[in-house]
Amino acid sequence: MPSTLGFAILAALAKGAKTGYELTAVMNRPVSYFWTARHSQIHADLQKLLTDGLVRFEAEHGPGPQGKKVYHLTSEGRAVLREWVTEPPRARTERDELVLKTFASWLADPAEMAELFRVQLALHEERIAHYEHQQASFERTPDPGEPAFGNYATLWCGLSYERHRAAWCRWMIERLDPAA
Amino acid sequence: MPSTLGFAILAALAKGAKTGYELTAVMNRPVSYFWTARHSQIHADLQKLLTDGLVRFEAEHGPGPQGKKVYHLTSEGRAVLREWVTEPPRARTERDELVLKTFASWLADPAEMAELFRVQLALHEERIAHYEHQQASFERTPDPGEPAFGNYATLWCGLSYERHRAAWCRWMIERLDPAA
DNA sequence: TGCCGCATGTAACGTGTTACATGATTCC
DNA sequence: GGAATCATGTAACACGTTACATGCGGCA
Repeated sequence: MPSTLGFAILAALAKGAKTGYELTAVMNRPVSYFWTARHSQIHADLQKLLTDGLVRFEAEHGPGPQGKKVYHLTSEGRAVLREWVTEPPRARTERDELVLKTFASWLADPAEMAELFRVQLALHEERIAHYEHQQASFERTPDPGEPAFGNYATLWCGLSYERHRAAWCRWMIERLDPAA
Repeated sequence: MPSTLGFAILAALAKGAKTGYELTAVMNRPVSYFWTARHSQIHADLQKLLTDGLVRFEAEHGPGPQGKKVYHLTSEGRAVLREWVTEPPRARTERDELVLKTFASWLADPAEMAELFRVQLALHEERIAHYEHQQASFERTPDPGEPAFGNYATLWCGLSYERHRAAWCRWMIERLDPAA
């Protein structure tokens, strides 16, 4: 069984063959793609997927000492991915540093704390604008079965998340620093 | 500098002295406390905090081969914690298995996928009820500076998060299985 | 010629989970 | 006497990040 990152790689390859470098580029921006990884880990995982027969590659002449490897799913890889998709996800362990800081915020100066949340709020508002722009670029809502459905659905989730987060920041600022 | 778990331990101890066992109990339930850890890690981290002089313990006669150690913050530990609280959090890497599955959901049977989201929705609704019950047990909104403020503020965040999540699940179900 | 982007990999380290290991106290 | 709970710790492994290491191709 691949690791979760392994499935993330399979999911990315399901949309088209890619090099490890291109996979890295996809996984570096968390925008509407909720898993990240560095190239070192991706290369390591690709080798595991390779020995498990879930991906294969075509070697192409390219830059670097090792050339270029364009990876694609095998039929077994596609089957394993399809099966994984509908299995219930493992309960995720929440680990959120800002919430942890909030838990201990009664020790701090409220005005200083409010400043922290103002910075966070600005970040969320930026992302909301970015996501809304992306959403507008869809002419219509894709149907399940279309590859774009995954993009649209994760974007919806991301937007909703950012709005929830922004609302929380506003509430915190209001509570911490009602004067401003 | 302590690890983030180290700060989580300091934050918990700021509200009162505890044994490693009691800390484990607190960190096992993610309810309104967004950091989790197992006892093995907590004991390891406590020893680091100890050598850094951020916590101290009183040995008490108790169960087990080693007896019982009641840990409490030192004044330095309290100072380090207070300073950390208002520092900007590191950007968190999103890792969400359900969103990843959603990204690849175009490969799966929509009805099966909808079932997955129905199960998730039920979990979120359960937590919402739980959190609302907890929220109602506050007679009034605590002010910043009161220790309970941290509890209330993280609870607010948790509730908001669960509602966002539930809304997303409903949207997904509607899209995947409009007939039902 | 020199820099940037493409492209692959290894090694050391930090963090987190699971399993192993021990044993006193309390309640039935 | 036995089981559950309290209580602490170690070891092996998995996962993730950062830093190290190499070198081709294209462009200025």
